[in-house]
Amino acid sequence: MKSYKIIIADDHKMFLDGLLSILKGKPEYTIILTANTGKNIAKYLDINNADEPVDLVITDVNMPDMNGIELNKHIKTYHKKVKTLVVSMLHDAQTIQTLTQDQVDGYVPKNAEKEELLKAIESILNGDKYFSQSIKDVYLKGMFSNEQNLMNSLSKREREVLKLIAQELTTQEIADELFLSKHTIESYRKNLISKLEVRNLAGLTKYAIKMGLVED
Amino acid sequence: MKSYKIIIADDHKMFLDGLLSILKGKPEYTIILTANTGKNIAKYLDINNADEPVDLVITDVNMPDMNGIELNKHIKTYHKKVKTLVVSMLHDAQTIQTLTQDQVDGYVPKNAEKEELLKAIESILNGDKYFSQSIKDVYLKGMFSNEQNLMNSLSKREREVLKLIAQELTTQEIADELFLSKHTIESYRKNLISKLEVRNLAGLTKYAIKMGLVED
DNA sequence: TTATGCCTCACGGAAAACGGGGTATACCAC
DNA sequence: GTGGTATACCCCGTTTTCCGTGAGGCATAA
Repeated sequence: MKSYKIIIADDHKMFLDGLLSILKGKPEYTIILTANTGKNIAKYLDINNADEPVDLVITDVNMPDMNGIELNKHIKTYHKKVKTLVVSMLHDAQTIQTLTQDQVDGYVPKNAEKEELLKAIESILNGDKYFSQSIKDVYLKGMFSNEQNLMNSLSKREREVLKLIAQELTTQEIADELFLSKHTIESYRKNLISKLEVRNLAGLTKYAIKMGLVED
Repeated sequence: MKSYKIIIADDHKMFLDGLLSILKGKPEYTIILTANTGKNIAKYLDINNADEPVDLVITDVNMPDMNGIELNKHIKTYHKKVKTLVVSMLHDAQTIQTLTQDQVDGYVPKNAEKEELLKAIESILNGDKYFSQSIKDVYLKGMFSNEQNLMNSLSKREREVLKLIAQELTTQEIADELFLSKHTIESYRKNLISKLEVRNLAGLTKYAIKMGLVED
């Protein structure tokens, strides 16, 4: 009888225990490796996957060293036949979008029932994709949200200026930084305020933070 | 043989499974209830705790309806003999401080080894407190951080003005809102920029967000 | 080829922010 | 009762933001 080879990456030990206890009772699945960072998984695959192909990697998003997003990208670049399932508590549209663009095979939130997790694993090993309803909801909501649309309507230069504004630089300093005229930066600021429908610098700053252009 | 009565609250099903599988092998612990929100736990205790006292409640912080902070407060107010242990991935100093002020008995991060979790449970049931080293680190770092000190150095009025500034109101609008002179608000803004060691509105806005004075 | 969008720069004027003072009352603690 | 702090207010001068408008170059897509 064939048993699928599965690898799990999660830096939450207790969660790992939970996953293991769920999959322990299933002889059709063999956990061949667990790790608390993507780096070890990537290394393992680079060395061993050619000889002993892995069927599925289950991974968290937030991990030290190499997170789930990078791990997924690595796998889909260098080990295309290995399926990936993300299990995470994070639900921001940006992350989900990045993962789907990188050909992730599934995404299940950590608060899902174990039945759903098993269903996801089964589907993916069957060659299908599996995304929980809540993930699809977040994704769609994110894609059609004002913020995202507005963000996409900004040019690269505008984003750059916005970032520097939120970093507390004055117009003159931004101009120096980008080797542009002060007037140019003023134009960008104006356009940003107009495009993003905010009232002033405070609004721009909040927006930049929301979009993750600056920390805090 | 006495078996301690334990209740667990966590809205992450898989994590719950992990915890259960860890505690299943221990006959000295009996899980009498699990829930995905604090509300149910609080209700249960209000009704049954007098007849059948519970020894320990293990709870996550982030939960719908009633979170771990509120649950802990409820328990420590109305069921003082029930011990509480928080197990969460959240590590912000503010949360930890609130919990300790509310007499929580322990705090362990979710990425802890299960040995540490068992040690924490044992210590707490023994009447001791248990906080993981990483939690203590965050707490201390938070208490001695510039941000927290600066925040505490602000008066109520200053916080109020800061909040309105971050909400994109102009000086004049804030003055109208608080029935104060425009000059007064200008003074407050000046003092805030000086006290918080930022350069301009953008800095104030970022600070207000970091301190949770405004959403986003 | 026109059109569209982006990037760049500019002028002018009103409004607001910024920086550095100062005054005054009240309350609380030492 | 002196010092510290929170509160509230004021003046002045400079800088920056905010807002409208316009315009040239440049790439690319219709």
